[in-house]
Amino acid sequence: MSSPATFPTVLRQLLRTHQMFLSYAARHVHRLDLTLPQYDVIITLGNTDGMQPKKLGEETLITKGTLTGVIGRLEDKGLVERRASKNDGRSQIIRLTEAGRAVYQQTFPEHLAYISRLFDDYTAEDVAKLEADLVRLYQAVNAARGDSGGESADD
Amino acid sequence: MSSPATFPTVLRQLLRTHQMFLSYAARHVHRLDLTLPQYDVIITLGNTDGMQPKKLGEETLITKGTLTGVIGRLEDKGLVERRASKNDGRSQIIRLTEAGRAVYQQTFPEHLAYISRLFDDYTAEDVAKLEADLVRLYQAVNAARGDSGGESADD
DNA sequence: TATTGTTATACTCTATAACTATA
DNA sequence: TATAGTTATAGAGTATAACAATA
Repeated sequence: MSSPATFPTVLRQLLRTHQMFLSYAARHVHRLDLTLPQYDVIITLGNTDGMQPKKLGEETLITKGTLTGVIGRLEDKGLVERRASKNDGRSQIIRLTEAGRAVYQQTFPEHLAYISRLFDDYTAEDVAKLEADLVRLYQAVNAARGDSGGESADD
Repeated sequence: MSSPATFPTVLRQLLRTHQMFLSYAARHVHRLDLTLPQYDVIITLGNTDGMQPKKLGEETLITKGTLTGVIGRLEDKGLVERRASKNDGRSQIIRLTEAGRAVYQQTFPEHLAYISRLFDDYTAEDVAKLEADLVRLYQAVNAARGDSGGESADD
């Protein structure tokens, strides 16, 4: 990278865009009486036959202790269920219940429509490009995480 | 927009990238014994002579009730101070203390360096483009917020 | 009457670590 | 010993609404 002096702008912009987007997305999700992490779990499970909490945590970036609580609240709402894994006695499978699947199927299109309004002025190409940029950034962040982990540059 | 079927991917990617980035950024900030919202307030105040809580809330997207708490915790840490506004008896000015400014000046470059590692493989042009894309998205979200506010597409 | 900021409430998330049970 | 998940704890953010003081 050439001009570090420009970083404040990119960084601020990144943060602001994140926040703005999250607060926008949260508005829709809250109407469903769900929190963002809860809805995240639901849409992550949406197209699957269930998965282990471990994988669910990796996908949603929710740490295990927290995830137990999130899953519990969704269980209380009757939207997901825990089933013991047959192969591994320590393990479980979390999956949507009928009700959970119904919520997913009924609200996800709405949610997408709600989000898609943001892209009204985008061409399909714009969207594809944005996605590619996001994937790139995602991979960069992921690499940086694993990488030097978190040891700072100079301490 | 042409193909809504592609939205799940963009959307998921957007969320994942946000989360990944935030968790990456949080790692650095937590070393300062600050939370992300707290640090956000500090860098927002960093280059200014202070501002009203109202404006601070608009910049950081923290709602007023929450902001009172965040500012209070920063005040407890001696990093910001409240001063009564001279023009408006209802109003205040929040500004960094000496200590707060020191934290800002000492850590922000580090923070930028930490973030900038993500862009090691980016050219200056890539970064500029990414920023432009983020600005565009930011504006799109901002417009959508004010716009239809939050009334759903079909209820 | 509207606005700025505080307070209060109840809930959720987060990080961390200790713990149980299986492997 | 290592792994999957739970539990416990303490702190912080969130939404919401009621409230005081000022405009």
